[in-house]
Amino acid sequence: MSDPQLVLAARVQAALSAAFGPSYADADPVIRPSQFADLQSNVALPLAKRLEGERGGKQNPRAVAQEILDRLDVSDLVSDVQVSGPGFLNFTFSDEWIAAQAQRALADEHLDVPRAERPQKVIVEYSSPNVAKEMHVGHLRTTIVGDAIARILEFLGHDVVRDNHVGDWGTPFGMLIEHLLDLGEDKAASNDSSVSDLTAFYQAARVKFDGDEEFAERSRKRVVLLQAGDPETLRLWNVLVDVSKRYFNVVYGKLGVTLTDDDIKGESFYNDLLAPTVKELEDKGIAQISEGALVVFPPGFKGREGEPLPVIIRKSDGGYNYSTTDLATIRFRHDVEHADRVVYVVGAAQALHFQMVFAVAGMAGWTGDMRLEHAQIGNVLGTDGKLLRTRAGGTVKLAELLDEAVERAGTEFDKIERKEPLPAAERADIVEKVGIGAVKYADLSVALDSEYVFDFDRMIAFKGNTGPYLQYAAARIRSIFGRAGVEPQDATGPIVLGHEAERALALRLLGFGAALQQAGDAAEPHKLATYVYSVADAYTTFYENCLVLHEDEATRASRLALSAVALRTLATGLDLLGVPVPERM
RNA sequence: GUCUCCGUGGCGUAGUGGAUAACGCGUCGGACUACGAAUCCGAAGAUCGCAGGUUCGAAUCCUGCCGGGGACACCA
Repeated sequence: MSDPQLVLAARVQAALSAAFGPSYADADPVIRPSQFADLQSNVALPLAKRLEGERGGKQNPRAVAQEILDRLDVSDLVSDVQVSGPGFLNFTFSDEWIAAQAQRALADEHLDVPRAERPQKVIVEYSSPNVAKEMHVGHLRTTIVGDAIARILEFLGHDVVRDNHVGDWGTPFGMLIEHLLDLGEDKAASNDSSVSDLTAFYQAARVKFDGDEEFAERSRKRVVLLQAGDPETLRLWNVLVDVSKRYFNVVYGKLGVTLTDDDIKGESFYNDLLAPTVKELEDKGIAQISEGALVVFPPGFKGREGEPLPVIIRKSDGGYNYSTTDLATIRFRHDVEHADRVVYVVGAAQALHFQMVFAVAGMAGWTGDMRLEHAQIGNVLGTDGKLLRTRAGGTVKLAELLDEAVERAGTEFDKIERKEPLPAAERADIVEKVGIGAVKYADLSVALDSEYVFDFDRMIAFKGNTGPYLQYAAARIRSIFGRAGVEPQDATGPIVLGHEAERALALRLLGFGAALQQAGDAAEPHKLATYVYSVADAYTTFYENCLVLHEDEATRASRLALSAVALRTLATGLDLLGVPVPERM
């Protein structure tokens, strides 16, 4: 283990237990970044308070800090440690220790990031588009944030289940199937635009449903057949689902997302579980009839007029709704999948819905130790501060948005002067990665619950805290290896730290594990994005101050090795965010 | 009305209850005859919405107020 924070935390804890007894072994050592040293421990200040109760009489935090220091064994780690300010312990790591840890990261294919001691089964529910509907900007964030969370947790050694909770069930499918029959189902197989243009297909069905009573009646009957499991209806339903899956995969391909067909567990999957779920709620006496519907009133939720707010689990017409599905899903994840944690990457507007559904699941005893969390995704806004729309006022299709990002990246890319033009194929590859990476990084670098204004110019800028800047930083490191005629994986060091910028870079690189840990625990990818940017920043400072190639053999070997760790940390970090990294730019 | 999220330099944001609030854009001033200037260095710029409270210590926790977004019974 080489993570400075974790190493230090363990040492301070040992000292606490030695100085004050075993009951202090679990105390948080409060290790924090410091402006006066590499890290500081703030534990003495709260501890002094606690000791006052036990010892009786005032305790000076500085004296407590000194007591800890007296029992602290960190001689192999630090070059300096001292009591400072009101009672902080300031630690400065020795260059030798930092270099040794960087060397470990270099030698380890996992960059010496520890895998979880107790791996959890984590279900990450994300993307969740609707069958027979176009994916729009609203799906952008839930898809890429969820994908990043899944990748990060996986890297940390957890058992991650990607769960694409596709909207593939419900009343609209009656009219969609009837419309498909009217058009002729061969249109689906031949990818005719009357079907493959999902927006047009859906709207045409809707128009007929609203205007043609005979069609509407057929549609309603079709829904009944669908839910009863009629084989021919299910076959037609599958035709629609397949068209949509093909379309989802095109978008996922553009987006570089790890979701596959195997990750789809749509609403239809839970269809047979709805009735048993509702029955259990009835049997347990949790559900009751209200205004003709079967509902649960979780305590503490109130509506407009202060009246109790229900979760409707069976509509007055006998049908089920999405609350029922979500409850059945929780029950399944607990009883069958045995998940330790479920992360719902879904829009913030559904916050109340999830709170209530989680509460009902808790009442029914379906959660146990399973941690349910809603990662509330903020809206993507247009420059007018309202939900992003097309100029005509329609929803922005995700695929078109991505195509425009790539096109704009190309325009910017071609403005850059270069000695020799890149081959067309390579240019296309780079531009694709820059455009998509820019959009993804812009999204992943801000807190997932905050809204943001979608602005191509800001995202695709090649300077500042942007995807292209980070891609460029990585490409520039690769370029050094190109000049050296050495592959990054062949750089073996030994790493020796001399210059201040080398030390700062190495220390920064050792923080990868802690950054991932925090991003994973909180399910907040932007914490990783912030870290990755800080690595690029530390590297450019190093790059400006320390020559790599034009130095003596030992310095060159050390700096190449340091560059190799930096490159892999950058590339791995960006990969976990789902941001592609071109070899050259 | 209730609940909820948010309010941090001109703009966009970060910030595990810890010391002098960090970064990017923009502005101003510098740096290419050595590894990619798509870069870097420096400067100016903030009573962290307001007022109380808890705490040795608050941008962070609590209460109230102001301002904004969102949700609030049979669509998902």
